[in-house]
Amino acid sequence: MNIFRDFTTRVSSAVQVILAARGSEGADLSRIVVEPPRDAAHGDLSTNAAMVLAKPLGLKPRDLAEAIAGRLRDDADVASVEVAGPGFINIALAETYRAAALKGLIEAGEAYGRSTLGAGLKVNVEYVSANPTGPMHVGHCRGAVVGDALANLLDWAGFAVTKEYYINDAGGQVDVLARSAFLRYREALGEEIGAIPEGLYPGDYLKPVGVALVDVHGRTLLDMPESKWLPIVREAAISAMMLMIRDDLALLNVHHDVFFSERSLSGANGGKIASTIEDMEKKGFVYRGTLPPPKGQLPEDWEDREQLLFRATDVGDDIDRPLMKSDGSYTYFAGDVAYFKDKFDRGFRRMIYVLGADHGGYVKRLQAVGRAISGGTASVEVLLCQLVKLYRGGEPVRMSKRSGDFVTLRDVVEEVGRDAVRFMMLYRKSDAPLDFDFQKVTEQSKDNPVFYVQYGHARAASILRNAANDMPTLDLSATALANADLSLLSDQGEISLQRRLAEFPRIIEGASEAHEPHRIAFYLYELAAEFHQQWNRGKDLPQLRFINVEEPELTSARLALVHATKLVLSSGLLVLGVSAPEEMR
RNA sequence: GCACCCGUAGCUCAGCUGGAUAGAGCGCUGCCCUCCGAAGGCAGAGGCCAGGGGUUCGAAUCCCUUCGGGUGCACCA
Repeated sequence: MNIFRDFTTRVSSAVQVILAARGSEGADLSRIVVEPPRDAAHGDLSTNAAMVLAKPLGLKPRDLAEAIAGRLRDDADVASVEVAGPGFINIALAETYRAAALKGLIEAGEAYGRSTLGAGLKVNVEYVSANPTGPMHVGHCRGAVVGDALANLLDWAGFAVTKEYYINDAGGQVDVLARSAFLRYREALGEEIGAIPEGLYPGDYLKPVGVALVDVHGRTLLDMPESKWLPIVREAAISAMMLMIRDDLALLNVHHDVFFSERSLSGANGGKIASTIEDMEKKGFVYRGTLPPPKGQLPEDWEDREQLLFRATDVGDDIDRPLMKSDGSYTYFAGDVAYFKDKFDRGFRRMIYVLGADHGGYVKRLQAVGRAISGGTASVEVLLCQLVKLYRGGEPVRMSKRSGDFVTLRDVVEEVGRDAVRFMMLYRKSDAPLDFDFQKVTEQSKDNPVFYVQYGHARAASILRNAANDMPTLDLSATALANADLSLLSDQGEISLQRRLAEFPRIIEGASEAHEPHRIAFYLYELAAEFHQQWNRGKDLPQLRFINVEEPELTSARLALVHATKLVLSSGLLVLGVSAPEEMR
């Protein structure tokens, strides 16, 4: 149940009746919004209907507002309606309606907040897609968590989501990986390899790959020319790296549905890349030519090169993009194009890419690809995640690219825990840079939002446990609580908690439409704050406590509220991929 | 030189796709509690929403522009 949606419908039909009476149908009702009023004193709901419709109808906003308000007053679920300010219509809900909404929430249970907004439309969310050349480092965390939470969010909003990882297993970097692994192979055979040469991957994580190669191939690779051993070693190294990466992702509770290999796009007769380029050629998007040099400072080694180009400027990009290098081989970008075509052929019409901020230059060309291949029937949306700066007790953590001197994803998760990493990565807009302090995120205090929200859930669980203990005759099942006399909830704090709970479906829809999972994190924080606040009021005013042994009916109603709060906290945390503990340790 | 992102309280940040008197947490100030149901509670001060122009009933939010910060910019991946 979504009370905002419900009342958008009611307001719209009230408006339609008025319009029909005036003989002016056909006005645009889509801009009507029903939302929580800024100030709680204004009631439960507020709508701008009169203000957005007054002008096209040639009416004064307040006059129209009065007319709409008049009709809404006839609604049995409405306690009072007032027109305020420039033409806002403020609605206070009837006690019975509010009680019914809470009852509906409890009955919906874990489904509360789920929406049919997406109508089962297939959405592809691609995220992480780190090169398979080593373990994941901390820089990958944010994209992984944001992508994963966004995918969950879209799922809640009713889309059919596929979580996808693009394995860059085709470029020069995997050859470098193979050579690095080969060195470790020789090392495993007892050879003294000395310092790792410049340009190869130095990390120890390749040692087990070397050992495994010895197990399978013995010394036989040594006798082969590089052209023979390289594909063998490369294959082994890539699969070892991908296993490692999957383990790292699992530590963060990130699981993809599809791992898509870049290499699978080439293959016999050029494979998917060739056929995709052919397809684009038919549509007139491909030509041979040279690119103009970049404006500003000219690269020293600039030379004109004729190559196969994608006419991206026809579909919104700033410059045409190369599909083939001057030596006739395909560019990395050509793979991207074919990969998009593959997604399109698999029936996706919405592609979302979660990328690091350093890929900002990639957005326009991806969207150009989308337009060219789908003819405008598919959308490409890119979510850029800004960088994460690491701190320890306020001091920046220094990292360099040199061997072993970077913080891995595993380091971070093992030190502060999966929940803290996930929540903190989501407790910020993704287009804002993020400071991550190892010490602060493990603090158990109100200052730490992860703890604060999880504690809210644990506290709710604790209250229900205590109730079962103190009042053993009370039925605490969801069914029983849903059927309690919820109109007994009349305290201001209880009412505002109910209002907050009622917002959840709306927050899910808004966050998923905007691709902003952080809104869930902030919402949960506010919900937890409101809940803790109500709990605290019971300290000074014992009659406000959730458990009141003398008054079983009131207690049942309040426990229904606690149950509902616990439910929503748990669902919200589930979307974020953060656990909802029954007790804090 | 061009493109994209950002600029909101002393600090770190929200601001629900254009709504009412711009919010929260730290920090600061002042009370309360530290025996109740577990990691404190309540209140207060603090703002030219970077500057300027525009769009309209209405702008932190949309458009233009200036300034300041970040990122990226031919065949690498």
